[in-house]
Amino acid sequence: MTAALIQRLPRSAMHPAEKSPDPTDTKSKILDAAEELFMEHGFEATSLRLITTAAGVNLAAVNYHFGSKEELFQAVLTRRLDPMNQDRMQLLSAYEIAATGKALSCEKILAAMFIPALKLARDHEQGGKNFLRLLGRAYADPAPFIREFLSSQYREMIARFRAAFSRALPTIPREELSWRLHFVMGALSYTLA
Amino acid sequence: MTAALIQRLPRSAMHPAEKSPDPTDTKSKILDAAEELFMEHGFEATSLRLITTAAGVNLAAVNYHFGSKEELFQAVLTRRLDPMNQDRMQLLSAYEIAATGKALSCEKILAAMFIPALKLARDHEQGGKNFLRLLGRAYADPAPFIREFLSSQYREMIARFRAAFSRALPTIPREELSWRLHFVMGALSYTLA
DNA sequence: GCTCAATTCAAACGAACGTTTGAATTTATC
DNA sequence: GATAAATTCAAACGTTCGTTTGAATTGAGC
Repeated sequence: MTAALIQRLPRSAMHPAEKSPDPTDTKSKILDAAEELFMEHGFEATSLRLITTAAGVNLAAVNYHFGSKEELFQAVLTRRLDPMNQDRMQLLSAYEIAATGKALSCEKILAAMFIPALKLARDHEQGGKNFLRLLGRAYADPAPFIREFLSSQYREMIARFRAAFSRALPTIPREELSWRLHFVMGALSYTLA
Repeated sequence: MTAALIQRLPRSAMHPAEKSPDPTDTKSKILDAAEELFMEHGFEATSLRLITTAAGVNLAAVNYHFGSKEELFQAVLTRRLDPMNQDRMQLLSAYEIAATGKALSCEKILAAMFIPALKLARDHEQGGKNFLRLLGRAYADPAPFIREFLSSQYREMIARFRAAFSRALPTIPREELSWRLHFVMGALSYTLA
């Protein structure tokens, strides 16, 4: 574990700014194959040998480019989840600016949550739906590292939307708001998946 | 696989009629521990060594009493699912007899589906809720043997309820009925879990 | 008390897993 | 074209898994 962090890693992992979404390089081939296989069989039942064979790359490429199987899974989720959540927050900001100080309606807030998810479901021909199914599975997965990763990925966006809802519905206590928010998130994922 | 079927098995496995729900014997101790651990970590991530250690029995006891890990998982599901589905069909029959030839209302049919599930959720102090969470997880599990087993377990009950719905709502096409039925089953499991 | 089947046990099996290694190969920089 | 870093590769590592084995233990029937 500690040795893995000191060990050699690809250059791309050293720079926070990703450079190449080239769909033909090893990293993208692994991500594509892993996304499909994780969705089909789940995290535990999908071996790295299955992924690397499907991707047409060497077995060691996963640990070289991603560090571990868990980090590969997180990278699969991040690749699409991060842009989607950024879109959500950007859309929410646009609505708030357009409202010029007035409180946002619940419909607008919900629209800012749903539209980027629906866009993801329709944009990519195959990838989008597959990813949403994978996300739905990940929500129900009992593995602790998956739950912790998802909650950390959503934390900032959840906070932004909770604040927006708090302004839109000042009468509802905060605890119940975050409860309802998580419920909406879960229902959305489950329905799309 | 073939050798496992020829090999020695406990006497209880030879007789279709189960005899002893003694909660202190090895078989029950394994089922209890497996139910809790499968719910907590899922099927793939739960090892037989973890189960047998928690149950306080020898590792080989699982293969002796159940044959394999998959069959143990099916036994865990069957133990509670089978009585629940029998209750459902029995309740439906009671309603149909009480209706004396008239078509059953949708509310009655749905009640025959929900009441046994709610009873299971409340009867056992700890076991019931744990089992329903496990069942909800099993519904979402991608493992093919789990999906096939569940669909075979539900087949008879689903057929009975589809027929009842078909009499209650003659205008709706059959295909859509079974579709809605599966949806209701999934939503019920997901909500209770 | 003997017998034989049922059950439990410690130990090992082969397979598959995630990961690591060190050399070979490719790629970029001069 | 030489040098050095980045990447790929075949092979192996150690661990854990589900399963099997054969002997030891238990328990019921005579």
